[in-house]
Amino acid sequence: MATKGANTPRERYRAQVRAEVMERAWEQIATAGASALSLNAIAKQMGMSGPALYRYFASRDDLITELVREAYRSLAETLRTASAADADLAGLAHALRDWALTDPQRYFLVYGTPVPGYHAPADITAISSEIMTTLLDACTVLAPDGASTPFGTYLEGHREWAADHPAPPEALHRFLTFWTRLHGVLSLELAGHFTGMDLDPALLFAAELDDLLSPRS
Amino acid sequence: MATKGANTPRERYRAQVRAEVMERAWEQIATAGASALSLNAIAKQMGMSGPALYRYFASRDDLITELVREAYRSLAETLRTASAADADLAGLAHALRDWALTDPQRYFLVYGTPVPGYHAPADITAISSEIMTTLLDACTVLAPDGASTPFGTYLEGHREWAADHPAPPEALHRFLTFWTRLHGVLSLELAGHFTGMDLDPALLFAAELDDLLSPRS
DNA sequence: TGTACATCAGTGAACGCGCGTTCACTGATGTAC
DNA sequence: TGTACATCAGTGAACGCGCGTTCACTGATGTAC
Repeated sequence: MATKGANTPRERYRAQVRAEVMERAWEQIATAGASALSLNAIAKQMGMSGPALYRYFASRDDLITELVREAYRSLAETLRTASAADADLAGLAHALRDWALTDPQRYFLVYGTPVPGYHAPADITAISSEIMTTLLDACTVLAPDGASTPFGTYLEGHREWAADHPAPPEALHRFLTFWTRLHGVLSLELAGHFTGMDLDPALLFAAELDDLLSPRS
Repeated sequence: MATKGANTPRERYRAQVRAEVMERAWEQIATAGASALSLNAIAKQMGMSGPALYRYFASRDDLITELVREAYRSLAETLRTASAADADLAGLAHALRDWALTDPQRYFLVYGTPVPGYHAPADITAISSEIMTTLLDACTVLAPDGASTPFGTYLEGHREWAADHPAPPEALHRFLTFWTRLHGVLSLELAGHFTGMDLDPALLFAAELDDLLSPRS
């Protein structure tokens, strides 16, 4: 099979230009949002003519899909790395937060407002699963702490999405609250809904995380 | 002062056309997202020529701002109505959820991915405050339940955003968790991140709400 | 090392499109006397 | 009730724009012998 790394000079050059196109694309997205992304504008910025980019991407949609893929991959790797460095749930939470703050629009490309009708390619949903698995692992490691909740019981019968994961229902429940609560704080923070509120979102995030790590009942 | 209701037939007609434009705009947003909104397309759909709409909206941006305003107003009214009907926090939560499910893209226009550089007019942030106040009221009514958390203590010194509200720090804390947690579940649900997971988001929402209403420690 | 050929990156012109927006105008509706 | 005038909704033509994308072509880079 063809290795991913570039062997011939031409392949290396191709990879390099592709990378620069995507870099410019991220800059553009950060400045004006994903919907404003324009192939021609990127080409101009790189000192090339518009059609040149078609050597590297089949279409504008292809570029965007590639960006989404890269975003997912980046997050998956960030969490995988943290996890490999023995990070617990709290560590993963902070890795997630740091990743989101690095490039808010990249975070929104993954978890933000969806474009109606858009369906991600299969390999992207696979990366999404990997992200969830990493978090699930960390949730499973935590000692089960307390009686099972009604929702936990429900999850016992609805765990198809984690069919190949040995997490007990309590861990599944914890994963879901971990995911949704942190996303809740993060997305409102990144969208600027706390600005002018004289409130440090980092502390709210930390408070939610604390609550998550020492659940009651 | 000019009353908002239309008096003369002409004013009534104007209001009617304006309303229809916005209705079509909502349809378009629901179908293809807010960034795909086009004045000409709306005009065509109404059997009018493009420039005609400039009698009713100063520009495309003006239309969008109006839509955002309408979304905020609608949510504020929904919560106000529920509150006036003696709804408690749980009732408000369900009112919020129902409102969001009615038109996901409308929800995202309020709480979704922001357009970098866009700043809402002052009167919109005022409506946003009203929404928060309604929720804060419901949080204040609930009996304080337990020792103040470290974050609650922090909020005692950082409550500028609720300066004119008599809520104690615990209520402020509860409001923030209420807001962020429910938004977390809702936005992931509306974005389709639970599809194919064999999981009923309504139950997760209910579980989070339960937790919110009977906090520990 | 040199020559002949194939590969491929990039160009410039062109197509068609839909967009937001302006402008001068027509024709209908409302108002004043 | 009727006439004269003002208001204003809507039209059609036009402008300029930038977009995505195609195509035939040039010129540089790499490959085979």
